[in-house]
Amino acid sequence: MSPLVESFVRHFGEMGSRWGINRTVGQMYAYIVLADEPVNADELAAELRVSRSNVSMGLKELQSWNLVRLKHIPGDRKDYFVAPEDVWEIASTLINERRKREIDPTLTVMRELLMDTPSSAADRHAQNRIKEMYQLIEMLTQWSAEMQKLSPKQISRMLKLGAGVSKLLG
Amino acid sequence: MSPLVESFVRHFGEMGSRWGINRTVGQMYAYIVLADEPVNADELAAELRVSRSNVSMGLKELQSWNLVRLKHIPGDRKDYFVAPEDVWEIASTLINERRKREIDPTLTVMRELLMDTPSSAADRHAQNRIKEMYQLIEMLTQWSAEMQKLSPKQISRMLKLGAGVSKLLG
DNA sequence: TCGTTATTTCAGAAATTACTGAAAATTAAG
DNA sequence: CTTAATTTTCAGTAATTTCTGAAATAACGA
Repeated sequence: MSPLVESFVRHFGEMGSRWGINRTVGQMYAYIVLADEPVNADELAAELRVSRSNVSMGLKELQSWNLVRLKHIPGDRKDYFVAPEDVWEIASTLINERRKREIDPTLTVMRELLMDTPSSAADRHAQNRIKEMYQLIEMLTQWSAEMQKLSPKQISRMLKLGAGVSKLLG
Repeated sequence: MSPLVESFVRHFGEMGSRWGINRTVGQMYAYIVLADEPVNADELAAELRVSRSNVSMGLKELQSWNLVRLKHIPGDRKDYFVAPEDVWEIASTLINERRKREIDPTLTVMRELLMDTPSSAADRHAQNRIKEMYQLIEMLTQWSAEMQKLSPKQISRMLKLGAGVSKLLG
């Protein structure tokens, strides 16, 4: 692993551990993303100096997140993995998976709590706050879903426009 | 704690632990956000059944994230805490703090790696990937910064418009 | 089929993170 | 200044998460 790749991999390991992802899985993904050809499990174990079994578990996790795709190489029995070419696709996958695992269940819980009959003034206040949060999260979620229907090019254009749109709307 | 509040607090404890935040701190914040009056440390310790010292550390963390504000109550020596009234402000704070702690350092590392002279074809490929990610992250960051300058009302309007803006731009 | 190569599983060990109780420090009132 | 109330610190412990090696399973070709 070149120093350049190693720095990046190290950094993403640290960052990963601040999110739900563990250090090794973060490093594995960073390595796969930067690689210019498909990567196999033995290579990951050797380069990152972790056990083969750890790599196996990490790859399973990355696959469950749809962040890597299995790619077979003719004449080679090993499994090889690649990350999507398009960084927008990676971002999009991350957003979708986090929504599925975190946002959706949260919205469900909130929706249920909003159905309950409040049993005190404090409960009524709590429900109000939950409602505000619910509406905020739902709005952001719907916006992001709509954006994802656009092409990366279109999304770029919109984002670059930024708050400028506000003026455009008068 | 009413069943309603307890469900919410429980859920946010679980969710918090999927992000960098630990379960107890997540629960503490959920409790403070829903409370209809300022909350003190003893109340948190009692309601969440954790030690007073744990609460103290958790509150320090929430303060370092700017997610709670200290509020004194006349005639009471205890420290009381509140969360911002406006949920947009909470979201905004979360975004800003995460940017400071995670995005900015990441962009710095990437910028440095892009300055390096690649020492192989693989390195050149890696640099390209890093560049793509850099540009994507920067674009999203700038967009979010611009949006935050608008009022919550304006942001709402824009988000509700969603991809509709795309047509508007032709 | 058998033998070889590759991957997965999983119980226990190692590492990390969270939590507690006791003591120290801080704060404010008298 | 003294005392009492409150908060913080921190060393040790508990709980959780991550990682490993060994064994099991699967995949394939001869």
